[in-house]
Amino acid sequence: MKLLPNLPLLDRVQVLNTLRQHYITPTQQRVEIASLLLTQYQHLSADDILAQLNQRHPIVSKATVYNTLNLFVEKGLVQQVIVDPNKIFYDSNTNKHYHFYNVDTGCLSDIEDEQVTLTHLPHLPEKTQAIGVDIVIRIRNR
Amino acid sequence: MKLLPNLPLLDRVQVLNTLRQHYITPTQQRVEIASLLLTQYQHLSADDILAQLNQRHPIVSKATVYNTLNLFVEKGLVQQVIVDPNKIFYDSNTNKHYHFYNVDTGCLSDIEDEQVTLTHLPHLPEKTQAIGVDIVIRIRNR
DNA sequence: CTGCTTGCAAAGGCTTTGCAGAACA
DNA sequence: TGTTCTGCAAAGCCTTTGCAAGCAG
Repeated sequence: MKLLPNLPLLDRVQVLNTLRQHYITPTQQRVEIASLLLTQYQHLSADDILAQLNQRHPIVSKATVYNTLNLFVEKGLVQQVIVDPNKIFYDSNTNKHYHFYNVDTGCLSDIEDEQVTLTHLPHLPEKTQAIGVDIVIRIRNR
Repeated sequence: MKLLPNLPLLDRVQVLNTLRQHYITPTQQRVEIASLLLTQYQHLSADDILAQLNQRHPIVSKATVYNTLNLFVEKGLVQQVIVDPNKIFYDSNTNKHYHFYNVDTGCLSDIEDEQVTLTHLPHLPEKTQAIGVDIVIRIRNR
């Protein structure tokens, strides 16, 4: 296992702190995966992450990518976005926001909270509580 | 292949007409699947449909259920609902509406259009057009 | 008859898991 | 040194596909 020579925008110390804040023991693989995701808000599948990290040298295995992403979700570091039956997207933007999903390109992009006004939410079913509201605007090329 | 002795609420003639209106050649299997879905608004996975139809006698094969559901989606008879990475739900309610998804029970239920007020939609990305807006309120048992 | 449909079994794609070796504290 | 983590390969799950037999018109 070789580390990438240089970390991106978010430096290693920041990534380490972020992981620790979420009670995630930082290992080299976890730092790499977190760095990729946290560099900027993006929507990557497990396979995207695997491909990007191993572009030069093998850095991380498929099993570890999946295990790590599940850990990150569990610890609230990233969110799953379910818009395509074939793959799960992992979203490092944990602010309240929504998504455009381009069915032609498979590209997912953010809609900021302020850009949508949602009023008049319905009553929840008995004995349930809301976890979150997902809004996906499906679009296609014109 | 044996047909079920009695069709549910929506009678066979209505189902046949509905299929024809959607330019779907009615076969015995398609009528069975459509009957199940169109009896009432419901959210079934391919596996649910397979299990329910074959409860007594083998009526339809797995391959045909999948092929038929894809055909129904293509022809606009039902809609896919993607909320769970493990399976696709097929929704026979084609009116404008939204969903509650109970992550504890895996149960999907409808929210009528009037119960949500959505204003102020964001600008679409360049050269794209909207296909639809999906809203899923994720809930859990309290 | 002729083309479309069905069903079986095999294949595919994404994700999870078992387990042995490696890393970490 | 004990625990946790990693990685390989195998297994699992849902869905699709190839192809021969069956059905519809």
